[in-house]
Amino acid sequence: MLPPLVLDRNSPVPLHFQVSQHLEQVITSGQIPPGTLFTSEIELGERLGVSRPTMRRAMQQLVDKGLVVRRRGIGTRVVRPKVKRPMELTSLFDDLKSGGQSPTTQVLALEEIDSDEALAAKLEVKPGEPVVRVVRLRSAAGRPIAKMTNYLPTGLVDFDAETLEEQGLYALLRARGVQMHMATQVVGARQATASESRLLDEPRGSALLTMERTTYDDHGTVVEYGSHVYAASRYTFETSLMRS
Amino acid sequence: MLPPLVLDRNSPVPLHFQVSQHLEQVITSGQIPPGTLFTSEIELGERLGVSRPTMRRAMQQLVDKGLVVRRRGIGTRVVRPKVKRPMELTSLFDDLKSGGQSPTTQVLALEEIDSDEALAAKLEVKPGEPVVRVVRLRSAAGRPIAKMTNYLPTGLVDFDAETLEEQGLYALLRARGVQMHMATQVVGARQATASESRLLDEPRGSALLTMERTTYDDHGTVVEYGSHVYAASRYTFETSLMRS
DNA sequence: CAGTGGTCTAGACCACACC
DNA sequence: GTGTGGTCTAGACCACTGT
Repeated sequence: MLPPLVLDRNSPVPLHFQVSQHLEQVITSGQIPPGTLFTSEIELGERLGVSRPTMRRAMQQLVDKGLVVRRRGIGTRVVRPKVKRPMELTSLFDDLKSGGQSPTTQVLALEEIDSDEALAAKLEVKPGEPVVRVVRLRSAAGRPIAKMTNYLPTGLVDFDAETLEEQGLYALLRARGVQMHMATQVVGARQATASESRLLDEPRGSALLTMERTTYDDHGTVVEYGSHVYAASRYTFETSLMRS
Repeated sequence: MLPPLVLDRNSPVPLHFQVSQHLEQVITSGQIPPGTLFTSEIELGERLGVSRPTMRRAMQQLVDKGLVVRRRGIGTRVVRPKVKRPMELTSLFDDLKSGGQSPTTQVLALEEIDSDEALAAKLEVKPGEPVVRVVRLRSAAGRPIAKMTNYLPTGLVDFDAETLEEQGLYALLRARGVQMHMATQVVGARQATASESRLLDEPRGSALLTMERTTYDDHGTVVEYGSHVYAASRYTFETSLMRS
């Protein structure tokens, strides 16, 4: 029923993760169709050569990803995939890229400025402290789709506009070892101003999606604050929510 | 350092949950300020009289809620609370209510209709099958804030308009034993139509936030499909995202 | 070095669903 | 009953951090 799996017990990758990765691949590749009842975790653990707690941990990760449901007395069942992935801790650049589109970026500004009171509060730095301001125009399929304004602590920025046009801000931060861990977002809407209409190639007064996001690393330090506007006629946010 | 906790080992509530609930209460009440280093999980477990795996499980739940961060070799540290709650599996009614506002609801329609092809696909029923359509106007602080259109399988609806104006759709479903487990949402924006402007007491052409949501129970069955519009000048969605 | 959290194991008892 | 997942325990080894 299940393709064999060879575990590498000397790998730094935890066993439970190796197991769940394997099962996830098996499920998403369609080798086990939705509705199928899994072999019990006990037998599965024996077959793979891991203990029951380890097996359970792997299973729990599949539950968290919405790939299976478990019911006491019944078993573990593969569900039809319903989860939409986006609006995670990824950037618009990543979203478009993995969506098959070809995003391009134009850096409109990349400069150091002195933070005013409001901005300093957002970034949790001292008022007046210099921060970096980045303004970018993101396009997909040849049309502008979003104007993105980001503010970052000066220490995190050591790239130039050219690099930024190729890689996406989040990818660059990650490559520099920044571990983004959490973000809070506020999504709203408003009408486009005249300049926004021109920039995004939209009719005057058309609706824009707005998003403000503050991103933190795993110490709780602010990594970035962004204020973005999207052409609502061509972009939406998709999310999945799971009960706790 | 920690207030004492008496565990009820005969309670159906799992020990790990009793522990994590207690610790969460201690943290959110401010008895342990942000930045504090916790006692080690071993000593904490001994003190509370639970095994280390149980203690770890309780701790992990605090991590999942973004209340603490754990670092190997260092310890467990309380972080400043950053998580915003809403946009979970709750309804606008619940959101407003817990936000201290006093929401009111006006039921504009509550009727059984025959589903067309598109709607049947959304609800995963046979085309032509009757479904229930609910249209409501939600107000807060005396002003309209959202027009909400929902479609549900006929079997789930046994309430009347009056009940619906008092309780909120999600609360009613929950009270009837429906276990909502997952939802997928698409958030967008567009300009208000003439009738929407009138209904929501907004200027013509103003921006609306739109949200389409499909909710599933834990079997993966569709519970509800909703298409809502919000007056963007008075409502936003707030979310927290955590790196898996 | 000592202390922390991260991983893994072996075994036990329980609640629940189905036969 | 039998088999499932849910909970809990006791103990072990490891990787990492600070001194």
